[in-house]
Order: sequence, then structure tokens, then C-alpha cells
Amino acid sequence: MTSSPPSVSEAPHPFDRLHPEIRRWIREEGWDELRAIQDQGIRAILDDKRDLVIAAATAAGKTEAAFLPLLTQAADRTRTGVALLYVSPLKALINDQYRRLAILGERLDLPVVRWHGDAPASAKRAVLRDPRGLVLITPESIEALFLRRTEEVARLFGALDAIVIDELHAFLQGARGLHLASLLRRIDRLGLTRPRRIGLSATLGDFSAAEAWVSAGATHGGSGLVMADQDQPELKLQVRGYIEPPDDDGPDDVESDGGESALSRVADHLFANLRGSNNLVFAGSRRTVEALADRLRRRSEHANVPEEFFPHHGSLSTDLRETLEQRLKAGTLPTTAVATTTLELGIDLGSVKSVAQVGAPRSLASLRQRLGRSGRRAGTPAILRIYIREKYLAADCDPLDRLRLDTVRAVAAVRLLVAKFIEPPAPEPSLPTVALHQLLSTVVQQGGSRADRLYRDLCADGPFGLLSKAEFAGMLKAAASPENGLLEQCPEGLIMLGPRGELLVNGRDFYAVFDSDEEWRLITGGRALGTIPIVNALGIGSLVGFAGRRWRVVGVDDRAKVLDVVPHPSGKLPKFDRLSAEPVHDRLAAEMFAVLSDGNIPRYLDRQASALLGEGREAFRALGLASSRFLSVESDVHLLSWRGTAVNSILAVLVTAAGLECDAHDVGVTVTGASAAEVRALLMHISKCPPLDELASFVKSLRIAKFDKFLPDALLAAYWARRNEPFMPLVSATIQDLLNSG
DNA sequence: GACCTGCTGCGGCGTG
Repeated sequence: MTSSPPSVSEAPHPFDRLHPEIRRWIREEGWDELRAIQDQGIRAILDDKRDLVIAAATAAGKTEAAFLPLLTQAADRTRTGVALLYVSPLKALINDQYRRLAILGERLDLPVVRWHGDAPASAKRAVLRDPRGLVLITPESIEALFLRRTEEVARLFGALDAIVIDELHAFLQGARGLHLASLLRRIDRLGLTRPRRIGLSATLGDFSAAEAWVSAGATHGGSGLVMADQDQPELKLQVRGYIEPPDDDGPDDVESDGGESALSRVADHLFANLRGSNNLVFAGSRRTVEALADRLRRRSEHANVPEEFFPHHGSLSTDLRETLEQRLKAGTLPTTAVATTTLELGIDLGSVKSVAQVGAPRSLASLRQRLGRSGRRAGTPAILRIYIREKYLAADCDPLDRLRLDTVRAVAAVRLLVAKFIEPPAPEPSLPTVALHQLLSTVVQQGGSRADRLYRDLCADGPFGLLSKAEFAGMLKAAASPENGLLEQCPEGLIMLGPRGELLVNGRDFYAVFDSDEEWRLITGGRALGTIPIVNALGIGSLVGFAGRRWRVVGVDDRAKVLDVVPHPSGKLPKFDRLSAEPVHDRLAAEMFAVLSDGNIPRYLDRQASALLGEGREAFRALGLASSRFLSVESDVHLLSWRGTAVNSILAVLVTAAGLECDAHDVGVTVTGASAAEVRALLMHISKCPPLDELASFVKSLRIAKFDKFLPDALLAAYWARRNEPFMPLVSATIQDLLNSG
């Protein structure tokens, strides 16, 4: 379902179909011509009423491809009500787009209003009084409108022509995407016709998933897709290997004066090769970002050169982050950002010479996104360096460590990058939590509702359609239980908020479907540095490494949770809560097996990485793992599935349910306290797999999302089973593979 | 052995 072929000769040129004021603006901007993606966008939007996905690289002009034709239509509109809604996952992106779109809006006499928590209230009041034009908003602010402006929201959004969803790929997975899907469906119901939806994205793996998300609830025929020609730049790639020193326990902590840890040597290489240009370094965790930024700052100090390496992560203050982003974008001073995932989304960062990845990738979607953020100049190759740190192998080490799985995963990830593989969206674990959130919000919006209507509005053909009527009833019953008190039912059957429901919904924390932790705020000389988790026990005199520097605490405000700090020569890195590793997809785990099985040494490996890959393969052969998937180590048995996180987790639950202690790891599970023969017998037994919902009680924690504490066990168990059902054929195949192996 | 995102309404104050 791509866009229609080039138009017949008598059809007007897309440019000539735009509003005269927009054409004038384009000429004044000095554009020679519209880009292909914009021509296609104009045709698709003006010729067709269907939903649309626009896919093109960052800075390729997607926003204009959507808004030039949409504003052309909106300028002639006579209906009252806001004409266009733009939804973004980030406030910073709204501010960025506002600057571009407000100029066009002014020319067309269409108000353009930013609507997020930090946006000025005056413009919001103005559009409430006179609803028209374009509103740029976050999902949470849409939620707030439904809850706090229930009477006015239909006047605002009841006659929309179109809803543009930016960074669409960020909403295809996760609780927030489900939240937005529900909010859009609620907006659809405010008016007589469903507004068309237009999704924008730079990195889509699965176009059909994106089109399906966008066209949910469409009454006439699916959606269209326009995409830019993806000119594949040359990719220059290196994978570099490093081995930790023998007795290094805390590799990520603040560098000691010896400075021989693998991370220190990674810092040496980055310092020598990235200095003098703009680069992005993705280091995985906030702790590693801090450790690496600290090492790079020290190298600048020792070399007596200006600092040009700076940390960027979600716990740093907006001030520090924006300063760094603007420095990257300006491009006048050489700048390298050492970041977590914070720089994967968001504003255009300008031209970047190279991207580095510290640690083997676990997600191809993420790796692709990172490469896509590198905004190269036309004609220059994309440069990617992957740095791998492996353990020193002691004589008595775990044989699994001998497989050098990080090096192997890096090679496997590169192979899948070349094969253009991107993980498809996975079933969303937090669906019940988001359903309860939307249930409470809908009860407020409707001023009391009946159960059957709530089920119809939220679930039937909707984003929560995976819940059965019985499960939904269970959710209602639990929410109305005396201990939860979220809902109450009037004698006539009308469902209202209960006292705790009122408290919850009126709290400032309610709008987002994701949880947030309590944190210390770090201040120095009146300037905000950022936040660290409250689990860090800090008092006056404590030393802490943060924002790429080291500090001493000189003041504590326990009530406001503020720490006053001053620069200090030393400090330990704070703890950031870590739960579990990012999941690995089946395809990546399977590719790792393939990498270990063949003998080819890719040229993009440096000498150390080649040696590590060789060692891994040698261990793989020596341990007989090409044919056997059992590996006994003292009282443990490793079962090597070579499958992804989802399959290994289910396998671990199965083994636990059968009575043995078991934990999942990256390429299989480890069974404790049984012999290989016993484990084999057990696998034969569980190959006749018990029903999944009976297994759910063996899952370590079913309560994972924000409102799960209000949900009944039976619902959480049933939903766990439902979202894992698609993996069961693979689980059965895995058990067969294990049993068939030597 | 991980990361990220978001936030109302109102009273009180200062300023033009």
C-alpha cells in the first residue's frame, strides 16, 4: 500500500496545490524545490482521506510533508474547533516544532498553541475561549484535558480534521503507546467523524505494524504509506575488544590512578579518536555514562585541552542537557555526548561524525535508531564503533564466560543490522494497568457509567480488546473492593469513583501511565545538576560522582529532598536502580549460535576482538555445544536454548513449576541442584506442557506496572498467559531441541 | 543484568 504512482501530466504540481501564503513562504525561505517525500505527502493528503504513515530520515522534511498540505486545508476551514492536533512524546520536540509551525500559522491566521506542562497558560486559555488552529500536545496533557476539562474537551477536539503523531515508532510498543491509542479512540468519539491520523517516523522496522497502529478504528480502508528513498550510506564499522584486568571487581566505578580497567582503555581510544569533531557515544547505563564521562574529563584535564566530552542521561537537569544539545546542534565547538537512550529520540542534533556503542547491542531497533541519529553530511560515510568489554578468565571460571558471549552478540548484531532486521512490537506487559487507568479516567469523563458501556468503550474492538468480559468484570470488582476503594456502584448500577479513586485521580502523579521514583535533587551554587535515587544514603560530607564531575555534599534538606554540593577531587558513583537487562529477541540469540558455529572472522573486528571471537568458538567446540545443549557445571546445569528473553523466561517458569530451582539468562536457563540426567527426565515430563495460566503462579512477579497493585491475581495471571501464548510453539520446539541434543 | 517519557489548579506575589 504505497502511494500512488507519479501523477499524470495534466495533474497540477504538488507545489501549486499549496495555499498561496505557504507557497510565498517556501519561496522566501529560498527552497529550490520540494523534496520527494514532501511531494508525495502533499499528494497523499490532498488526494485521499485515508490515514497515512510518513517514513523518512531525521531532518528529511517529514513535518513539512504533513503540515504543508494539512495547513492548506485548515486555512479554508469554516467549522469551529481545533483543526489539527500534533502529538509528541517529548516536550522538547513540541517546543522545536512550535518554532517552525508558528511562523506558518501566523501567515494563515491559524493559531498554533503549545500544550504541555511547561507551556504558557495564556495561549491555552485563548484556544479554550476560541478553539481553532493547531495544538501541539503530549499524551499526558490530553489525559489531563479529559480529566480536568471534561466539559470543554468536545468543543476543543470534537471537530478535528487530522491528528499527527510524531516519533510514531516510540508509540508502537510500551504502556505509553497503549495509553495514546486509548486517548485517540476517546477523541474519535468526541465528534461525528473520526479525524484522519498521520504518523511520522524515521525508523520503522515493520511498516504493517505502524500502519495497523495508525489506522485503528478507521472506518474506510486502512492507511497509506509514503517513504523517502533510503539512500544507504557507506557504513564504516569496527568492533573493538577489551579484557578486564584479573582482579577488577567494580569496572564501572570511578577510575583509580592505575587506570588499567577496560573502561579506561575504551576512554583512551575515544579520547584519541573522537576529539575535534561531533560524536555520540551510547554507553548503556547512567552509571557507565558517568564513569566514562569522568574518565574523558580527566583526560582533557591532563592533556590541558578544553573539555569536549559531556554526559547526557535522564537524571541530569534539563539545563545541563539542553546546553549540551545546543552545543552539538550549533556545531561550532567540537562536542561528544556520552549518553544513555536519551539521545535516541528528540530534537535534531545536527551533523555528527561518528557513533560509538559501549557494550554489545541487545536491540537492533535501538542500534538502528542510534545510527539514524548520527545526521551525517551527504556523501560522508556513517561510522560506528562498538566497544566490547570481556572478563579476565580465571582457571575456575564459569564455562559460559569462555564463550565470550558479548563479543559473539556484537558480531551477531552487526549481521542482523546488515540484514535490516528490526524487532517487531512485543505484547505489552502493562496492558492491564493502562486499562485500569483508562477505566478510571473514563468514569470521570462520563460522570458515572455502566459496566457494559465501559467494556464497550474501552475493550470491544479497542486497545484493551485482549481482555475478556469476565476479566474486565474482575477488574471492576477489584477496583470496587473495600480495600481498594477506587470505584463505587450506586444502587441503580451506575459506577462512580470511590474515595481512594478520587484521591488517586486528583493526584499530580495520575496523568502518566508510567511510574516515577522518589529522588534527591542535586544543586550546586543555585544551579540544578539533576537527580539521583533516594536509595543512595547521602549526608553532609558524602562524596558523589555526578554530571561527569565529583562533588561533596555540604547541605541536606531532607524534607524537600535537596542536596547542596560543591566540587571535590573525588567521589563515588551513585547507585541507579537496576531491575533487569533489556530483553534480547529470538533472532539475535539464534544468530549468536550461528556466529559460534561458523569459522569466519569478520574484518571489522580489531585484533583483540578477533582473538575473543576465536576463544569463544574454541570453547564452544571444546564444550561440545554444537551438538549438546546441556552444560553441567558443579551442581548447576545450563540449558542452552539459543532463544530470546521471552522464551527463556517461560522455560524458567516451567522448570520452576516442575519443582527445580531455575533462572533465565541471555542464551538459556540455569537449573540449580540437579544432575543433567534429572533435568533431562524433567524436560521429557514437561514437554507435555501444562496450561499457561496454571504456570502464572510460579512467575516471580506478576505485579510490574503502576496500577497492578489494584488488579486481581486472576486477571494478571490470565493476561500473563495470554501475552505469552504466542511464544509457546517456540518453547515446545526449544524443549524438543534440548531433548534431541546429545 | 536498562533505559526513557509526563503533570492541574489555584492562591499569592511582583511587575508593567
